[in-house]
Amino acid sequence: MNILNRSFYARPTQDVAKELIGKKLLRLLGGSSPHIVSGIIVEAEAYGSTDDEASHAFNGMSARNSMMFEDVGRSYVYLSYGTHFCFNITAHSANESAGAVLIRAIQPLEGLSIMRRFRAIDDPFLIASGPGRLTQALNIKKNDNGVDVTVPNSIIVENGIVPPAILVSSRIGISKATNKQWRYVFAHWDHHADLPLSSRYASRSRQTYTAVYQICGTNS
DNA sequence: TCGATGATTGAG
DNA sequence: TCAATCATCGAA
Repeated sequence: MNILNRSFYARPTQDVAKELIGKKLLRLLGGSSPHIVSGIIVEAEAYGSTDDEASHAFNGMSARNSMMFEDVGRSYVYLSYGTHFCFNITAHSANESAGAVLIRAIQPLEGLSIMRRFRAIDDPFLIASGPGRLTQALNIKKNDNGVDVTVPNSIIVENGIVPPAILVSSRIGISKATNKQWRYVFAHWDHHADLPLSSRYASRSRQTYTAVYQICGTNS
């Protein structure tokens, strides 16, 4: 197997969020004959410790956010707006007390028909292009909180592909700490226009991109 | 206890 | 543009 090990998550949360772009998120459903549902992570956001006003960890540990203070490499699932679950993976460096990466979107890879059933929609671009859509497509609920994603489990993260480029912007749907540029989006490189194109499987947003990491695009 | 508040989505 | 919807959390 090529599951990402715990040390991958034991680094600054922003670094982990950025490097999760292109990795493969797997969901194992069922018991005796489990179905595999998976996708490439195309959008993620970093949420920091007690110094990040937008983070659930800002006011210290509570019943809801306790996973953010536990070992890194575990799932942190919570209910948002009373209707949608959001899926995070805990990650922070040794000198931080908490942190997590919100997985906002994946490009469907395996088990598309299963995801379509959970989502009750056909359009692949709408299957998991948003944190609430993603958890619905993967059937991740509150009881999936605390899963260790670094060992064979119902949720794991494996090596995937190297993104041609990664776009950076401020985080979506927050009112505090909007200056932090901690949202990362998988991007292709348009060689004709010499521009990065954000993945169509990422959530549609009007955030302006403030930086581009070009991984292996060719300059002319 | 009680009221305010979202790391959102889908319909109109 | 806007309502739906409810667990969580801090204040009372």
